[in-house]
Formats: sequence, structure tokens, C-alpha cells
Amino acid sequence: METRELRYFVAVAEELHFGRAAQQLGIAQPPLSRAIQQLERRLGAALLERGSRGVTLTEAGSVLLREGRAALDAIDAAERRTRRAALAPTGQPGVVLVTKAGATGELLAKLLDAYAAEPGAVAVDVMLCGIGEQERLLRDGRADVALLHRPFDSTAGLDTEELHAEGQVVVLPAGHPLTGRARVRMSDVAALPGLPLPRWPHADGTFPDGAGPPVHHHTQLLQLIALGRASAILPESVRAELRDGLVAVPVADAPTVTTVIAWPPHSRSRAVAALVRAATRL
Amino acid sequence: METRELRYFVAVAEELHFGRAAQQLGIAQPPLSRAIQQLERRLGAALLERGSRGVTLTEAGSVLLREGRAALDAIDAAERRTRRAALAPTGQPGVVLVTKAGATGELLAKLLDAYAAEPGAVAVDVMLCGIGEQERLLRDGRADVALLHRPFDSTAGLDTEELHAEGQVVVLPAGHPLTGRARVRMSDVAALPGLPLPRWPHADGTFPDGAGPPVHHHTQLLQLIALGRASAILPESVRAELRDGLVAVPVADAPTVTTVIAWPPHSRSRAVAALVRAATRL
DNA sequence: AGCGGCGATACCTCCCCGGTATCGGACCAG
DNA sequence: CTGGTCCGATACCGGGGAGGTATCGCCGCT
Repeated sequence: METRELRYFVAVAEELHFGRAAQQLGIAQPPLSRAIQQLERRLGAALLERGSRGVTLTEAGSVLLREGRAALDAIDAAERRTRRAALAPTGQPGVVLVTKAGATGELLAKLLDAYAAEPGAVAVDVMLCGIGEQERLLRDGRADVALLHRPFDSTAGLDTEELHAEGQVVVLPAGHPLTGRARVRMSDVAALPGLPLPRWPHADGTFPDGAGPPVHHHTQLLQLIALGRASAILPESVRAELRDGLVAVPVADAPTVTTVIAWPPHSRSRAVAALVRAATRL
Repeated sequence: METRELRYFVAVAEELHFGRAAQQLGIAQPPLSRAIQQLERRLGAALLERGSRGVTLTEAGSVLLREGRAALDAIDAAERRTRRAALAPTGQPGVVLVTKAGATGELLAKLLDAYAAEPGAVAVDVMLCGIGEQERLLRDGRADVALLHRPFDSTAGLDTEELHAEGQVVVLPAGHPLTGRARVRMSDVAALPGLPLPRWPHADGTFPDGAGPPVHHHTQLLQLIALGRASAILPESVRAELRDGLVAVPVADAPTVTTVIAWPPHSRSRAVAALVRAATRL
């Protein structure tokens, strides 16, 4: 199977429309139709159901969509990492570390300091991204190592080391009745009238249903809370960045949040290994 | 990057010889040379060092070899799983479960029974393989789920659930002085004269250096022990398959062996999920 | 100097990819 | 049922690229 065919198929499977997929790929529709037919012939499998009401995926087609995306990511990763390795004529090409914008500020600073002090340390590019993007960045080679927070971030398919565990607090606008309490329970928070919990995007970019405002970024969320439009349950360490007008109250029965350092499993890079070692020694 | 180029590069990187690589790929040498040059141009990276004393990998080249193998595995997996999904017009295509020949006999039987009793269970093909092959089989799509033994098998890049933990015993020929002991320590075993521990192959198929006999299979090993040529430290459950002439003595300070069920992280197959659920309920 | 091994180059052929034009079936409006 | 439109499939053509053969250039060995 050639990557060209795979890219074409993924485009069609996502659009469920040959014409639009072809446009998006920058080719005409007929060669796209032919490429998909040829792929189906070679695999001996019907991938798409062409009905008069548009195109639908067969069972085999949805398998290929899932597996094919992973394969294309792996190819992108190979290409990117090779390019980066080539840019550094001497030794390691520098490491890209990715973490959610607005989180892990202190831990990250300590980690970078500790690693920089090691002999043979290379440049670490810090990349900040939105919620749920890290796994993708690691898989397609744009990043080499990430700081994640379980149980929020999925660590499926990644190697991890635990760095830090902490409880959670509920962040509320100052003056809210609950701010007087020493600690609260999940049930207290779930029932808050007029202060819905925000909705984070899933890995595929869609949002769960619900009443709360959709949120991509940390700071965005804190602002909403200050405006009295939402509340949120977040790790204790947000206390460090609470502005005036925001109050944090511990939530007794919220799940513990574990900060982990994660990397793709076949990453045998010396620099990543050293970074992980530095992190576990913090 | 096209898979053809990637396959060509991996062949050359493994052979470190254009002529032999071309022969192995079934093409002539000149097109292979050109393909590699074109790949290097497109990546903007020197991958191979052509010296008069043959070919060597550059830093970027070894990155691409490692990442490229993973990407090719992912493509093979996509192709195999799609083909298998297409063969089953109704529902799921059957699951391939892989485990080491000679191990986990009882646990496996119970798992298959428990899963078969579930509603909606599909056919489970059991595949037996040698030491260290399971991870590869999962990655390139020849298998969907595996029974592994930590810490011997690497579970890097796989999702796992723990099923069973057990201590280890040393297996000795009957009549050996140590067989009178109720239990022994690692240091007792390491010092055994004339009964070296066997060497298992690494993931890449090579053997570590040492005195012991190289071993691929369980039964092979037990036979060597009965002949008085080796001893081995193995999980307790081997007791069930000890023939006459073999004795097992618990090793107090050997690491615990954990049997886990493992699957590739993006495997969203309903059948694999049900199998894992059945396994954790055992 | 002569020779053998090995990768690069030159040059040719043919296939396959992509483009344009057109077809054919499904659905819709009247 | 007829004309229109939407959409994927088919027909056909042209160019680029993949692979083949022959040969070169370089290095090391004797």
C-alpha cells in the first residue's frame, strides 16, 4: 500500500464525498475515484458504499480509516524526526517538549533547570498547545516528549513516568457562598446553580454535550470563572496563577491528578532519556 | 514520503550494501541508488555515508531507520487488519490472540472459556510464537491481543491490564543438592557450577553473551534441564508441566512475574475490548 | 599498471498518475 | 414522464517517473 493511496482514502473517508475530497487533495475527481477503486481491488475489500445518498464507510473502511491515520502519523513522524536529526550536525538535534498552555508552570521550570545542568544537555524547545493535542503531536513527530495529566489526558500508546500527584480544587468567583467552606465534595459542585462545569474537547476535536461553555485553554477558563459564568475543578497547583476575583476550595473526593512525563515508546533518543531521568529525580 | 522509498531505504540501511539490498528487493541497483538519492534530496538530509569501505548510517539515517520501521509496521498493520475486517461480512472479523508457546496454559484456557460464554463472542484464533515476538506481531497487525509476562516482555507502546502475579521457582534436575531446600535465593542459583542459566534472544533476534545455552522455546529449555545441562528461573506455574526428572524450588528474592493482557492502543475493536473485559474478570 | 568491487551516471522504455470530456444513474420539480 | 442537476464512473490522452542495461569513476589490492 502506498502512502498516496492511503492519504486519498483518508480524505474521502473523512469527507464522504469524492468531489470535495479531490478538491482538498488538489487533484481532479476522476483520478481519485480510480485510486480508491484500485486500492479496493488490491486489498480485496469494499471500503466505501456508494449510494445515491452519498458515500458511507463499510466495516473494513472504518478499520482502514483508523489504522491508516495511525500509519500516516507514523510516516509524518519519521519524516519530521529525520529532518530534525539532520539539522544538528553534532550529536542530538534538540528536543521538543510539549505541555498544555497554562499548566505545570513550576514543575516545568524546575525540570528545564535540572536538565540543563546535566552534562551533554541539548536545547529543549518548549511548545505549548491546547487540551488534548499532545498525544497527536507526539505521534506525528512534531514533539518528542510531553507533560500530561492523568486521568484527563490519554496516555495510550505512550511510555510514561509519574512525576507528581496532587488533589483538586474547585475554582469559584470570589464571594460565592461555597468559598467560605474549608472543603467541599463533588456533589456540592455538580449541583451549583448558574455555574456549570466547562466542556473540554475530545481527542477528535468535538465537544461533549452539556450546559457548560466549551473551553480550549486554561486562561480562557479562568476568565470565564471570574466573570461568574462557570466553575471548574482543577489541580491544586492552579492556586499559583489565580488572579484576584478567583478563589479555590479543595474538593475532598475528586480524583487525584498525576502529572506524568510521556514519550513515544520507540524513542531511543539519548536526549529524551536524559530528560526523563532528570524529571524523575526532581 | 512514499512507502516504496521507505522500504528501499530500510533495505539499504539493514544491508549496508546497495547491490545486496537491490537484489533482496527484486530490483536492479541503479534505480535503488537513484531512489535513495531522491529521498535524501527531498528530506534535505544525508542518510548514508558512502565510503570506499562500504556504506554507513549517518545520525539522521539511523533515526529514519528506527522510525521508518515503525511506520512500515503501521502500514502493514493497516493492510492486514483491513483485509481481515473485509472477510467477515457480519460483525467482527475474529480476533488473533498470541502468546508464548508453552506458557500460560491454564490461564489461557480459562480466558477462552470465559470469553466464549459472553454474548456476541467472535472466533478467537490462538497463535503461539517464540520469545520476544509478540510485540512485533501486535504492531504489524498479525495479532490483535497478546498475553505477556512482565518484566520479561516489553510492553512499550501497548495498553495492558494485569491478570495474574506469581513468584518464581528455579527448575533443577532431580537429585541436585539444592532440591532438598525449601527455598533458595538468587545468589544460590547464580553460583551453580555446571548449570548455567540459559540465554533468551533479545527483541532483535540476537543473543546476549554468556555461558548458558541459547534457548527459544520453553520445552526446549525443560529438556536441557532434565539433561543436566542448565537450570532456569521460571514462574511458579511451570510446576504444572514439569516432567519426571525435574524439580522446582521457590526463589525467595526473584522478581514477581506478572501476566498481562496487551493490545495496540488504538485498537477500538469491540471484540478486543470484550476479551480484555473477560480477562480482567477471571 | 592491472584488476575487482561498488556506487553513480547516462540513456531508453513503458507504465501509471493526473487531466479533460463525457457518461449513466438517482433524485427532484413541474 | 421529462428536463435538470448532482455525483461517481468511464474513456481517452499526455507527461513524468520508475525500472532496466550499459558504462563510468573511484578506491583498494596485488
